[in-house]
Amino acid sequence: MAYDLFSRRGVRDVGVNELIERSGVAKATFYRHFPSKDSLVLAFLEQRDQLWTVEAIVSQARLRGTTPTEQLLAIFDVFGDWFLRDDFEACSFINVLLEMGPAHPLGKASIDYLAKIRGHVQALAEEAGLQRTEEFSRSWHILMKGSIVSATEGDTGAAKRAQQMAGWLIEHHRS
Amino acid sequence: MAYDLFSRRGVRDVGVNELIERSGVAKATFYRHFPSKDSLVLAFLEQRDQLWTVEAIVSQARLRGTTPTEQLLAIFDVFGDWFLRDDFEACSFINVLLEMGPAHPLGKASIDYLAKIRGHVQALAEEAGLQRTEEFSRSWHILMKGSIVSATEGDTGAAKRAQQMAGWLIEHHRS
DNA sequence: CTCAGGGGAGACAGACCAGTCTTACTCGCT
DNA sequence: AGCGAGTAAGACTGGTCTGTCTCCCCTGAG
Repeated sequence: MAYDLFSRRGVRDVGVNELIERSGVAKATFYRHFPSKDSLVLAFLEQRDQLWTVEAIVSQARLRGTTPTEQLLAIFDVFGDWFLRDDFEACSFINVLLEMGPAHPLGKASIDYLAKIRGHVQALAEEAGLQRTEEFSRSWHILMKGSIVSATEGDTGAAKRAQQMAGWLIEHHRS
Repeated sequence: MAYDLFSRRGVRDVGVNELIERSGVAKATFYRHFPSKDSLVLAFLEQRDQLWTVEAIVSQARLRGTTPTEQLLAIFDVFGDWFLRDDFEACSFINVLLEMGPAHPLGKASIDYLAKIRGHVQALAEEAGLQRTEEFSRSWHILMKGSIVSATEGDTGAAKRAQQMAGWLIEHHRS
């Protein structure tokens, strides 16, 4: 409910009035569960981490590949399918970070969740036996975020392009 | 005036009241020059294209390199210096695109200006004699945008990492 | 000097926002 | 039956926003 509204239209564009009206809950009830709108957004980001990062991206990528290297590259196969969806909504963590700024509590939380994404990538890189996995995951993340922005611009082939560069990056971190 | 406020704090966060107060102009005068706030934002984006894309990035990169290939890679040297500035404000085109969405007129305008950036990259790629420059510029742009988001997260080394992948990309488009 | 027009200052309209509070009702427990 | 907790509905507060309108002054042309 709130998850769909926030992920599709952005946390700043959806107000508390609309949320409670659509969910059929009273305003006082909402504020009994969440002390402020920001705390609901924090809960949304947490849910986003679970539903999107973990279940939609990482788990899917692990299913699509057999070796860790294949699983890493499969991230961009999942991205390719995701970019083609008509309800493609970009990355909520990037959106919130750029909307609120890195100094805002919600921006800081988004930075933390983005770091968690890098953690998943780094774990796969370790499994693949790559070198300097911290550096690797940061470079890899550049490709992920860049391709997402490109997809928002309308470039549906961004995933393939990022995947190609990702292949070179893996090669470079093998030795 | 409006340029600094919009680029540092985002077009949504700066209201018309604040703009006219800071510039000392009357509200009626402002609305005689611009029929709406959005039209002022459009003028800001146009100015951003000139001051940032052309003068701060492309011209600087051309100055720093002697060959077209060096000039391409110098883009990320310029980025590296830019990321370290304390008034680093990310890319207004990406910000507006993600804030307003690709369907909004301001989002569409941002997409156009981002395409202009790819045009500059493609021109340099042509001068460098690279192959398939359209594809090249799209991949290159992924690195630019991804590194900007990473810098917003606080990764000041994002430019170096993007530059390394950019080198592989040039190599791949030589033949 | 006269007068028209532009601009500064700011009130105002109408719509939103987050968050508080009141009222009325329902349900479960004793 | 009676009572208390929880909730829906929504009024309300105080603030924000974009955009319009009024008032008044100042300046420059004839």
